[in-house]
Amino acid sequence: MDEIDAAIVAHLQAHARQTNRDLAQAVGVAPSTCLERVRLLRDRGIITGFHAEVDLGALNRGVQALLHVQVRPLSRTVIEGFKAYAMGLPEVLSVFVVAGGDDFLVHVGVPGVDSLHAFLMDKFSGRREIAGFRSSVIYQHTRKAVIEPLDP
Amino acid sequence: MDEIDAAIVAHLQAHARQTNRDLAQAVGVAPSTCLERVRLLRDRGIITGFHAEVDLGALNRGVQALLHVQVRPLSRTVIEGFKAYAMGLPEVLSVFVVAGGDDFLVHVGVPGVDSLHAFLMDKFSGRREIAGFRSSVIYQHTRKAVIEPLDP
DNA sequence: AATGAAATCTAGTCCAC
DNA sequence: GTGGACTAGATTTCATT
Repeated sequence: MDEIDAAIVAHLQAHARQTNRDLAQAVGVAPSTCLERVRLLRDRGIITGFHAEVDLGALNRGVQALLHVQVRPLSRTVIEGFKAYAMGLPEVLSVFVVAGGDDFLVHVGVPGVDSLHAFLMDKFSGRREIAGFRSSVIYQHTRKAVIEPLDP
Repeated sequence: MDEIDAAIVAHLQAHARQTNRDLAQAVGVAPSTCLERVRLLRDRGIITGFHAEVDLGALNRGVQALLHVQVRPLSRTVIEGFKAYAMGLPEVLSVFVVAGGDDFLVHVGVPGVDSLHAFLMDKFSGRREIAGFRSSVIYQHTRKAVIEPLDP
């Protein structure tokens, strides 16, 4: 992974639909070389996919929250089970399994605060493995478009 | 946003580089119609962009953590200032501004636990607006590839 | 608004360097 | 590993329904 690969990766993170020609010109190689490098980056698992980003409000998910969840007992079965359960819920955007005070952080997107409350009551309360949870409404979420490699 | 648009949005979230022909066939319209709908979805701000997804390990970011940060005083200046500062740090992947016990959750990706410690010491300790912070190492992070619209 | 055909441009392969 | 030519196929425009 030299600096040309790094430049390709950076460009594709920002604009995945850039034509191969433009990409090649932007990073300073011939189109055929660029095409081959992109193919290798995919084969090597460095680029894992290309995805459209969607406005959450347009999907009727104007309210986001992070749910801090503690489960018990802390066994592999319970942890994997809860993770699979959470990922299966349509409201859930992503699931973090974390160390520290909480066991999970569940990122959800829902139509409104009322739906958030309903979601917690209907989908979380009453599950025996959940020892406790706490919800934090998200005022803003800013994700970096381009993630660059770090120096070792 | 009818069901054809919803299907287009779902397909492009999963495979942003699908050819327009295949996409059109998958959602059951003519290629020209499909192209026009995709253009409109972009113009209306429903699709906000196309991005390549990259393996964090390949970018020398094998260790991720969530940093729970409290800042004081809770003024607009301090909050916007800290957010801008955090987003400017190369280790940071995304920043959540949240309600509840913490003010920020900062998602970072670093080469190792040692770099995480160094990051906290060098970039967080000593900043006067930071009233306290706590870090949670991320064991797993699973994001949903396709986010579907929710019913109202 | 959706379609089908035609013109333009691109991807992907091959070969020479 | 790189760059240029070639072919098949895709994108995109436009007249038509």
